[in-house]
Order: sequence, then C-alpha cells, then structure tokens
Amino acid sequence: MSITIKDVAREAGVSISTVSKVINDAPTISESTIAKVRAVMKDLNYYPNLRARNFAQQSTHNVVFLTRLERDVAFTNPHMFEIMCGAQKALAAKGYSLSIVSTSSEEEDYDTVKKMIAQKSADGIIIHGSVISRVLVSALVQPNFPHIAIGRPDFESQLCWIDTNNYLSGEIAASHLYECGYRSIAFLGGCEHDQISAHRLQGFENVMEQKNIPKNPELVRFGDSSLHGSFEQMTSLLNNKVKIDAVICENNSIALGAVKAIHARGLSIPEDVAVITFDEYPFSHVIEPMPTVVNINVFDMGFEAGSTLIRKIKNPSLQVQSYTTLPELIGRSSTVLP
Amino acid sequence: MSITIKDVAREAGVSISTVSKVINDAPTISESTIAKVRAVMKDLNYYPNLRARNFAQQSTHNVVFLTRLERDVAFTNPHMFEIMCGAQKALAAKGYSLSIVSTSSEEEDYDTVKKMIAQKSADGIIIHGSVISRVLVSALVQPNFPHIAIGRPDFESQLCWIDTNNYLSGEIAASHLYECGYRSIAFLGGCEHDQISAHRLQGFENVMEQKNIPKNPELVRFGDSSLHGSFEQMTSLLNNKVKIDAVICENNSIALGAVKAIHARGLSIPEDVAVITFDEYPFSHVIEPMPTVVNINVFDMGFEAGSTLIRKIKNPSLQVQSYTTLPELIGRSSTVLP
DNA sequence: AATATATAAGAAAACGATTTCTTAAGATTA
DNA sequence: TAATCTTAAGAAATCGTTTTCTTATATATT
Repeated sequence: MSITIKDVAREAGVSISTVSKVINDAPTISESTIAKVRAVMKDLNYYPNLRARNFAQQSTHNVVFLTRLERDVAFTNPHMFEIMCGAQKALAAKGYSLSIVSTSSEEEDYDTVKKMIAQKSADGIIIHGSVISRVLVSALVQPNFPHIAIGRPDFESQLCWIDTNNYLSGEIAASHLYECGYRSIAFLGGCEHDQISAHRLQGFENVMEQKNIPKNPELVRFGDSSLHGSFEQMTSLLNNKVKIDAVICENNSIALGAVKAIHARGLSIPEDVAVITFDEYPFSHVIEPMPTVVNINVFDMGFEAGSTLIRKIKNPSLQVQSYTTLPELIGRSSTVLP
Repeated sequence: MSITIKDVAREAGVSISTVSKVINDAPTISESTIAKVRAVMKDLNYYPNLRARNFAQQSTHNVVFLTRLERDVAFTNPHMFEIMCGAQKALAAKGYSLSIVSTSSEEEDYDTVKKMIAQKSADGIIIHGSVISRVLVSALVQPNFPHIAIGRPDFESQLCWIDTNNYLSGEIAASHLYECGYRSIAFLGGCEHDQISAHRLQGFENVMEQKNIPKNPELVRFGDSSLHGSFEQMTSLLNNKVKIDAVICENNSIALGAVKAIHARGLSIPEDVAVITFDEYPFSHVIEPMPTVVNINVFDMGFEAGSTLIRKIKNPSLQVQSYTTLPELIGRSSTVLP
C-alpha cells in the first residue's frame, strides 16, 4: 500500500488534521511543527492522494478544452494546438491540468457540457471558437459554470470570450500598404460569410475610407480559401482593367495562390504588385518572396485564456468579453524592397 | 446543492447500495428495481459525482500525454498533435480523458512522473518519443506503472513502446525508385545521428545491397534539416561527377530545398531527377511537382497507443514492444510521369 | 492571583460514491 | 414439514483527505 496522511501523522507524532494543515499552509501551525511534518513527508516520500484531495475539496484541478478533433486537423489547423499549448502553460503554472475533449455536433457539445457540469469532472472549460453555438452558450451561462471562449460569437450573449481584433488586423494591413505608397489595393478573401474574413475586410475598408480612396467593389474578391481558387481570382484581378499595385490576402493559402498567379503573369513582387497576408503559418515561410504578414500570437492568446479562466474559477461572477491579443505587423520583402 | 446518490435512493425507495449497483451494472439486481432506479435517475437528471467515484474506485479515468510543448511546436511538429488526436479518440471511446503535460528536461520528466504516480493523478501515461530517456524509463518500469511510448528507445529496456518501422520506410522508398527504373540514387538526410534518419538510410542501403548496386558514400549526404542546408547539399550532389537520377529526401523541408536546387540547375522532375520523401506534411502539398511520399498515418499510431494503454491499465503485466503502424507509399508525379 | 485572551493542536464529521458482508424472503429439495 | 439453497436488497465499513469545532496550554490583563 502507498503512504497516506496517517503514516505521516503517526511518524511525526501529530494528528492527521495537523498534517493536513501543513499541506495546505494553514496559518495556525507553529514553525517547529511545520518543520517536523515536512521532514517526515520528505522522508517517507509522501505526496497527498490527489483523488482524495479533489473529493474533499470538491474540485478537480482540471480544465477541459472543448473542440473538434477530426483526422488531419493538426495539419490543417495548427493554430488550435498552439492555443492549446498556451492554455496548458498558463494552467500548469497554477496547478491545473488541461484535458482535451472532442465533439462533432452542437447537440453533442450541449450534452457533453451538461454531463461534465453534472458529474463535476472539471472546474472550468475553454471553448475553441469553432464550437461556439447558442445551445452551448445556454448550457454554460445559465448554471454560471466557469468558462472562456477563444473567439467572439456572432450573436449577443453573456458568454465570456476573448479574441483578437480582426478589424484592427485589417486596418494594420491596409495602413501598412498605404504608408508604403500603394494606392490601388485589392482584397482577396476566403469565405464572404466567415466572420474573420468579414472583419478583416471591414478594417481594410475603414482605412480606405479614412484615406479618401474610393471604394471599388471590383477589387474585393472571395474565392474558396483554396490555392487553386485564389489563383483564379488573382489572375482575374490582374486581367481587370483597373490596375492594382497591392493585394491583401486573407490567409496563407490564398497568398500562395496569389503569388503564383502574379509570377505566372511575369510580374514581380513587390515591384509590380505588393502582397500582404495574415498569420505566420502554415505556409508563410515557404512562400517566395517571404510575405509581410499581420500576425496574431496565438500561443499568447491561449495563455491569456488559461489565466482568465483561472480568475473565473476563483471568482465566478467575473464577466469577460474583450479583445486581448493585439495583431502585429511583421514587415518583409513582399511589400517593402529589401 | 446538487443531486446525489442519496436523493436517488430516497426517491426510488431503495438503499444507496442498490442505486450504486444499478450504476455499475452489478448482476444482483432485479429487472424491476433497475427500471425503477433508472427512471428516478433520469427524472432527477442525476449523474454520479465523478470525483467521488474516482476516489471510491481508486482510479481517475484519466491518462497523461507527456511531451515538450514550446511555443510554435504546433507549427513545427503537427505530427505530435495528430498523434494526440488519435490517442484522445481511442481513450474517449473507453471513457478515459487525456490530459496534456509538458516538461522541459529529463530531470523534470522524472520528477513529474514520480509525483504523478505518487499522488495518483492518472491511471496511465503516453510518452512522446522525444522525451524517452533512461531516467524516465526507470521511473515507469520499476513501479510497473501503465505506460506506452510512441517511438522506439535507442537502448534496450523494458519500456513498452509502439512505433512505425523506419527501416521499412526506407526500403519502400528505395524499392519504389528501383521499380521505376532509377539506379543512381542519392540519400539526403537531416541529422546523421538521428535515429529515424539512420533507420531510413539503413532501409535504403538494404535495398541497394539486395539489388547489387554498389554502395557509394558520395551519394549519402547529411545537411541540417533546413531548407537552406538541403539546397546546398543537393546543389553539391548535382555538381558531383557521379550523375544521379533520383534522390530520397528524409523529410519535407529537405525535399523542398532539393526541389529548388534541381529547378535552379534547370533540371526537370522526374525526367532528370526523381524525388521521393517521407510524411505527408507539412509541406508536401505545397512542393511542385507534388512529391511521392512514404507516409505514416500518425493519427492511427496515436489511436493504437491509446487502445494499447487501456489494455495495459486493465492488465499491467502486458508487455508491448512492436512496430504497429505500417508505412505506405503515395505515388505522385515527382517519381512517376503522370 | 484570578480571569481573559491567544495560540496551537486534536477529535470527529463531512465529501459521495463503492464494496463486502449480512439478512430476509422465496424457491427447492429431502 | 423442515432444512437447504437462491436471490435480491440493505447495513455498514471504507477510500484519504479537508474542515469545523473543541480543548489544552501559554500568555496577557486586571
């Protein structure tokens, strides 16, 4: 059998309560007793049984990360795992573990969360933006279960969330191009109805308006987020009568397709057309020339989510709805001559 | 307060023991009682408190995934997360959760595992190949704690592990090139002392020997696994007096560098030089022409690890040391003309 | 010196299940 | 009919902590 608090108590010649108080740094124990008990704990190589502790304390020291995990997701969406790593780091620092839970539908999200709360298998939950839904929100908000979503819901609610500011990202990209002297700027998006895409476009349009550059619907295109789709869109843009000198690509795949289309037309980057995109990965280091990007540090976003959740666990009335992670520009040769 | 087994017992007019037996499908309960209790459970929306269960059953229904999680690891090593997803799926199917634990040194591995075992915070552990070490093995094997490593240690031990067969991968790559008619084949590796690299090289050399093609040390090169390093190595290979007609690239980055070097020399793929590499990601879909790869399904490897670990938890005397995931060839235009 | 106050330590009751052992009632056998 | 065997259900101990309340001793106050 393993060593329990009883063994420590007997060996140290004190009561079980006293040992427990030493473990939990309770204030009513004398220095000498603390030293004595600590010595015995070390001597016997004693660690408190976490299962018993969790049971007595009515906590789990565990947080769930809820998301969709299909095959190949790590390849298509490394950002999600980078977020997870950041969250893990923040939680581990405070003695919490992070466990991964995967669902495949909104109903399953609801059932999973309801069950998790009822059986008390976690102290809190982090929700990846891709699983936010009204039913899930209802399962979390009404019982006031500690939670934090990474990504902003596209409806009003009392859900706690943090996100990066995608309007601002779009503004940063557009401002940078403007400052480099480009005036005829196109926008190549993935999916028109995607929230991130829409916000980045809005940011771009804000800057254009502010700089008194007339809006030209011809210069805003949406493909299908694929390399092939964006190649087509870019080619069509280059064939357009309005000559463009810069393009904002809403993600790396689109940028790759656009770069190919530009090269295929025999044009140079950035001399003829400048290219700017978002996020450092997955392809930004493979594209030539290396593109200027507006990057979001997703690890930090995960870390922020983890620390915020711990604050929520300790103080469940805390309400959080904010943009916490600022986008930053990484200037490279696709927009500025080296 | 939440609903407990007591409430169910009272409401159903039976004892606590009876309810517990219904929960655990014990055989000594009559059909009618089972039905009655189940109805009450549903009625009260009762779920057993997992913390109390874990404590009483002396288990956690939790498995730890031990690895190194630095910033950007999800971008540089998506395979690890793909493995994690596979493991998560296998574990969830059996009612186990997977929690991520990150360490940063061998000593920390040892301490973490020792503590985990002592405080009974998990029922088993999955170890990523990158953290296998002699100290870690000693921490797991001697107390016979249920574990499975993904990746083979480079020393003999009683550690349980599963892995893919990298010799076989090398053989498959070499055989494919041979069957396509290539005879002057080079090998471009990452790090000479890396186990995976060495095994793949060995597999390649086995096939060459078998086919009576004399070994030529000039044709085996090791770079630094970077795009730049492999570009240099490939250029040097092409300048060599021995003309080569195919190259085996030990990973995607190397392949990308090699492809650039081949194109820079004005040569065509596969007409002048064929290229074969390993693993489907992260760059294989971006390289042009799309390369033939010898792929390992890492998700399945993770799944296998999860299921094997559960078998180990239920039967700790089980010893597992085997190659469970077979590499498979995905033929594309970098070796075969379309 | 008697009483009040701090302080440190212990006794015992939770926490919510599981599990072993016992018992009661009904069925079977001699 | 009495003795035995089955079967279903319950009583009570247990898992290893935490936590509240009580008590004993030492110190401070009048």
